[in-house]
Amino acid sequence: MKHNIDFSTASSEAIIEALGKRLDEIRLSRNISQFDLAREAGVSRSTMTRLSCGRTISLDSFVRVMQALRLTDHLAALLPDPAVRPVDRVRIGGAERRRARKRRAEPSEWAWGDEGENGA
Amino acid sequence: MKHNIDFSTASSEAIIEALGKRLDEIRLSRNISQFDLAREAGVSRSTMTRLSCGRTISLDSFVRVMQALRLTDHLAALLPDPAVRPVDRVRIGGAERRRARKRRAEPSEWAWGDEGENGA
DNA sequence: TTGTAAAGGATCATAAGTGATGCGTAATGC
DNA sequence: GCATTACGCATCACTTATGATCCTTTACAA
Repeated sequence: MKHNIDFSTASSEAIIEALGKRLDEIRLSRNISQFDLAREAGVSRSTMTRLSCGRTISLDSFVRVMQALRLTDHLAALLPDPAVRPVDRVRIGGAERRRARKRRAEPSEWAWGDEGENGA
Repeated sequence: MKHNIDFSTASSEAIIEALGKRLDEIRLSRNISQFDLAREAGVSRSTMTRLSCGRTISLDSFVRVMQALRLTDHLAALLPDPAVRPVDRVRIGGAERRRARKRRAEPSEWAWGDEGENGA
């Protein structure tokens, strides 16, 4: 309950660091060493350390660690089913969309809020 | 709504594929092209395609896409605070643990089979 | 049906993550 | 205090992801 950053505004680096710390807290609360957790997850201790330290790793390694910590159910909860957001499903025709279609007029049409950013 | 795999037993590859598909569904439900989403996320379209196709990408790229889709709050919900699991916090002395300590005897001690370590 | 562009796939040079190893430090148990 | 060892850090060879660019297919709106 110390490093509770604001995930809504934090940078990807900050988020990854927060995720790493949280995972580390969980690991420690269960008194599992990086070595053992790494072995269970199928990654190296180096990768475990990198995750703990907030450095980015591959999504695959991340998922493996989540699995090793028995947190896969949380991974499932990570992504909401589009169906539960009716407002997003308003399809022009109502059919299942397989491709996005845009009247390449103005990029700001589908309003991402307001940021016209590009590379940060 | 169709590919609802069991995150508890699925392989990391299957999980990543599921995550990719789900993210793609969300993207399409909002009628956003891979190109535009990639641009917003700060990654290349190649990476976006790989994610959609279920191939692994870096955790950093993944988080960026989540941010672009305004799903960071779900990322926060991804990791439970250890404090909410009292059973996991039973520290030998009660202090804050900074390192795991194990009587490197048998790895099966802390039971990953069914984690009945602390007798709940 | 037709025009358009969204998306998949392949390639390639570059960037980045991975695992193994060694080492110094410090947390923790005794 | 003392022994143990978890952990952070650095390096290095290897593997993999990334981004740019190409081409091809096809969803979809007009």
